[in-house]
Amino acid sequence: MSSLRIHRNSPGPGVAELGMVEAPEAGHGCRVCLVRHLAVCTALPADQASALEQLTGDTRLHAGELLAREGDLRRYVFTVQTGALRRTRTLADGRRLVAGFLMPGDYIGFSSATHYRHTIEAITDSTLCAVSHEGMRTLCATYHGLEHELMQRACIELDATRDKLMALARMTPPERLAGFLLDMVQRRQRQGLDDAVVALPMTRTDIADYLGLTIETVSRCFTKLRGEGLIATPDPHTVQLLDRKKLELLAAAA
Amino acid sequence: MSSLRIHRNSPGPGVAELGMVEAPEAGHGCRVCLVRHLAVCTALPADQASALEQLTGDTRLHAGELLAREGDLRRYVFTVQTGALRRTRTLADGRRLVAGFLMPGDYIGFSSATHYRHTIEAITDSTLCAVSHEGMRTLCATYHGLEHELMQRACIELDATRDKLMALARMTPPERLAGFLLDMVQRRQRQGLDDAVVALPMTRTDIADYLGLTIETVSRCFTKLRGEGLIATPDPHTVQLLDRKKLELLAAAA
DNA sequence: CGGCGCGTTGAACACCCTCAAACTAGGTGG
DNA sequence: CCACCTAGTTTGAGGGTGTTCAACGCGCCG
Repeated sequence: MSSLRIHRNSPGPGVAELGMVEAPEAGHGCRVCLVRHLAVCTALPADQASALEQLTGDTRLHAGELLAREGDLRRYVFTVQTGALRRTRTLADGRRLVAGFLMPGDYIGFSSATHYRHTIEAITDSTLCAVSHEGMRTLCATYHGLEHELMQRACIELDATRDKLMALARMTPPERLAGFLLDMVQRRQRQGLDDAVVALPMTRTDIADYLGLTIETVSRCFTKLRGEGLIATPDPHTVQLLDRKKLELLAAAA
Repeated sequence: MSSLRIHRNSPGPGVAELGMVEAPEAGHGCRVCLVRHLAVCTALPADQASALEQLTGDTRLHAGELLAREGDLRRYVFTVQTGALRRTRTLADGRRLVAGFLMPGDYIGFSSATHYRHTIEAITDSTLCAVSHEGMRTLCATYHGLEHELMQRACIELDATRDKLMALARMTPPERLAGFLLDMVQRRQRQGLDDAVVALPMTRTDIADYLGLTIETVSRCFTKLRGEGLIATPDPHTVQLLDRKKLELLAAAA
């Protein structure tokens, strides 16, 4: 099905049936996880890192590779460590939706379905931490703080998704783009990165399918925001936020 | 703030500070709850109904009354017992979104925010079961099955909200309406009601703001579906599904 | 060089929105 | 009983906005 590749550092129970298991990755471990402060694992006591490590495996994807295909059986949940992925769905006639972009610290696994409802593919080379559903159940049963943390995050994601409804239903194209850029910069800040410049790893097509527009309209909106001095685009995948106040006004439709 | 009115059957701890508490309602209790099989409370053991009753209070709203206003402090979670409500957000310039309709069995409380992000108002006379956040924490700490059930429902709602993204971003007006009607009939089935006729308690304006359209476009879509023999509308608030297969094809864009 | 993927820009069109009016149903009061 | 009002829905006509179609520019790579 998917081109899933797993690097494991220690062969733990519950994930032994994984296909394509490769040699362990030197230097890997939850104790040195770069996104631990962002990930759901923060809910676990620090001295339980080794318990966690026994259940986790790394997944590495190159740009363009699939983590999952719509309809695949869901067997693992993931935390994005590095890179960027997109969650997409495509209709029979080709209409496509990008339901979201997945960045370091994001959790992939909030769904009630047994099978994937979206295709998830790497935009850039990415690494993820994988835990089987059984492993997750075990962890939740042992550490109730984890289930609570998951609940908290599911609510955050629900709030964010409801915000997107407003954008798609009632916001104009420039307003949607402004909101998108501010979202992206906020995620950078979460990672402790510079907040004046945004790197957009995705293509204009991805942005269009995310904002419910066409690539032409997205391109024209970039041009418009640039013309108004709100942003600068040294290259198509780099955006500088020149006037954040106005962008926020635009995005909030105040 | 809101015109919240609480009927209590037994003065339990944790909700005593409620304003506008009225006389207890005869015959009320979790044991006779009409939506218990639909509600999150299914996760609690049946013999614990009395423990639950001590924490719950009834809220009754007349059509048009508010359960909460955007920005209000969130102090309770609710389960809809009867009636119908809408969850809305309005921009400064009047653009409105109906983020969802709340029907019997629905849980109101999946949010990470301390304050309401939407206004919630009764479309028809409605009754809800209210539990304070503290009460909910107590219950979750005692019955882990409840937290798990909540998690499950949060995931279901997340899946449904993501589906709505696709509708708003890429579906045509008739497709959105077909999907909406099928959603509504599915909720009726959940309550064990007739599945050939749908009652639409909300106005065309509500539907329009839910589907990201104007009332005129919604009205024209009704006319179109009627003209194609897919539905009949004896009156504006009653819809018969004449050709469910075609409606499903339309809604799925197959 | 030539091909390709991606982004931008221009022109014409189509669709939904805006504006306007008619119609219905329900409620009030003369 | 009818006039009158209001709220909600439907239908029509015209205009605006995003889409569609097309062309061009750019960087990359064989």
